[in-house]
Amino acid sequence: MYMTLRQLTLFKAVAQHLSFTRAAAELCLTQPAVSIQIKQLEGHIGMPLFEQIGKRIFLTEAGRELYAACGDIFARIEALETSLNELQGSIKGLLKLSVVTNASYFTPHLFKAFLRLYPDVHLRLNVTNRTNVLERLVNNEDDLVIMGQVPEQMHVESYQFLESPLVVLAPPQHSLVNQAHIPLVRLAQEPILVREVGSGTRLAMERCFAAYDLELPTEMELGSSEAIKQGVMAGLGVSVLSQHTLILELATGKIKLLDVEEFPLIRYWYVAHLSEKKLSLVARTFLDFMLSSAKEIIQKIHPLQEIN
DNA sequence: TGACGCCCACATACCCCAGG
DNA sequence: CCTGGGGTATGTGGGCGTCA
Repeated sequence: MYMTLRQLTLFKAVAQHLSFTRAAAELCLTQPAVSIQIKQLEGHIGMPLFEQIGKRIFLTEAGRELYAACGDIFARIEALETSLNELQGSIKGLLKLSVVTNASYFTPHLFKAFLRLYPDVHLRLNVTNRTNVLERLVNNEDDLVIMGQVPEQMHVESYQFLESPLVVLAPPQHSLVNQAHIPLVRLAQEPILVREVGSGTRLAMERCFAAYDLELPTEMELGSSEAIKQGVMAGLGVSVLSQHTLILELATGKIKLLDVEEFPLIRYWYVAHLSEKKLSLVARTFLDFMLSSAKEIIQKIHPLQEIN
């Protein structure tokens, strides 16, 4: 069976878009150029890879098989490129990262600084929730992941690279704003907006309240930091979030921090990978960069406001 | 409701160019 | 000169809107 990488590249694009025209546009070709290559590929294979029904095209069984094989073939080529780059000693190639949503408030600044140092690195970034990040970590889909809490039961190497102070936030007109040393017991009397079960912030709040034999009220549960912030600004209650997610709201005065005893709770951001994973040179370089420079860069861009 | 025309997407024919 | 990979021009056929 004779087929070229060129043909497989075009096939993969057509299969992804399910359109010859869009695949051609993506690859800066004309549609006939793509059609011809696919025809030749089908000739080599001896079976049609696409079937046309009306104006739409679909993968045939053979097409689906080839598409699955393409995943392996191109992943292997990517790995080959990375190892060849390593042999040359140059820091370039693909860096695949997954980041939990909350970390997206500050990670773009780190990526920008890293790419300024290593412009030949191509970053493939996936911003998603904690569950998806863990799933991608288990399936070895990324070089590194960035998250707030690394599960202890997994075989994972993790590295603290940044403090994540959890602070108590309230709307500016709230009666506790500007009060000093508010006891946790007093805070517990307020309506509190909490993140969903499984969130690292929720876990930290529960531990803090439990240490004082207090029960965390969970009537108002919201699924994201953005929803929490909107809820607090709307006057639904107070809440606890990482201070890194509040830079804009604090700067514009739409949210105030409360001086609650025991707060800020200090948690950490981690960069992590599976223990057995052999990091590429690019990934190792990024990891070193995060450990050596992240704190300084974030402090410069987002200096954290003192409470009161 | 059927005829018509337009648009979109893919196929085919033919040509050009670079490299071996 | 042959071959592979690209181009343009044009053909074909289905979807869809319009209008009598």
